[in-house]
Amino acid sequence: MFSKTCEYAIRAMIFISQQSEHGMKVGIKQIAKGISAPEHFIAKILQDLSRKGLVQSSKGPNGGFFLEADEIKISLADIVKAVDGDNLFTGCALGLKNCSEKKPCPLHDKFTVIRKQMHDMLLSAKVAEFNRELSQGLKHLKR
Amino acid sequence: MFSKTCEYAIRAMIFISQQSEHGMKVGIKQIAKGISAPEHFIAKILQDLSRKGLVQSSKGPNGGFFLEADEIKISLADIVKAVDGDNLFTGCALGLKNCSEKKPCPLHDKFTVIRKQMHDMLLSAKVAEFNRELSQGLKHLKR
DNA sequence: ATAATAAAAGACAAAATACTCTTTTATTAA
DNA sequence: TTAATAAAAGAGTATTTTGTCTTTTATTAT
Repeated sequence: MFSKTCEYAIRAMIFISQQSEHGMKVGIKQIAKGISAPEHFIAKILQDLSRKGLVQSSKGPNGGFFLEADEIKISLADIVKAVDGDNLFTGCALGLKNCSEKKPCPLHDKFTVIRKQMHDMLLSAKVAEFNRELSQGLKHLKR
Repeated sequence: MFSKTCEYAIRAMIFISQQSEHGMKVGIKQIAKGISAPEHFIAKILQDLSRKGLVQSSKGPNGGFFLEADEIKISLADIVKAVDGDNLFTGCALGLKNCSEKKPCPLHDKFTVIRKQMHDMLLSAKVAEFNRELSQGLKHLKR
């Protein structure tokens, strides 16, 4: 479904959102532990997301990753698009380049429906909406 | 979503179903051309599906791949499971091994819904149901 | 200024996926 | 029984994805 990179990216963004809820910054080591991800790998991923403006970072002591006020509205769909591109939301299920309404693959119509539901679900899911449930231990990001 | 291997597998099975509708067998070359897939690669994939009993084959002149009567009821979900395993239908969206109803990831509930819709769709889609539309040029398997 | 901290960057390695090429085996028809 | 046909099998290559390690750069506090 999602690439490993994308899975880590989503988990990291949700984790940062929760940890930085009150202006705190989070270091890579904390993030890596907090979401059970390889430290250097998640570092790469976050550097990429940072360049793309989905997350902020600052170097030096007391540095780390954090979200700006308006970034809590970032959706999981935004993250997926930034990391895996939008093939999941627009591509053909059977991998046909020229698949379209006019020249559809056998699965085209049925898949378009499912795909839209998935897209809508990910668009409506915002990184910050899980903060409380995570704090209360009702949802998990490890293992 | 699906691996390339799986995309080819689904397209090949649908193609074989259509071509072998009236007891004809199809060679690998025909299949490869018919679905725009690398010949030797699709051969491997079909050998695997053949071992798993999803398609029949016979060697020698007039040989090729074909479906037995009851195999036209094979669903796309069967093919996906045979090729990619059932991670798509049962695994966690965020890649968490221990994600479950009791220890859910943030996306668990929302994703379970989508995943079931996709599973149901693929379970209800049978390889043979596209035969007519393909013959009429209303659906396509190339490019 | 200096030492400590923490992200950024770059090179590298391992594993998985995707794909190719060659040889072997089975079947059929002449 | 021989030649042609077509899948099966196996070895090998290429690319992408995933992950590691080391060095550099920026920031902060002392």
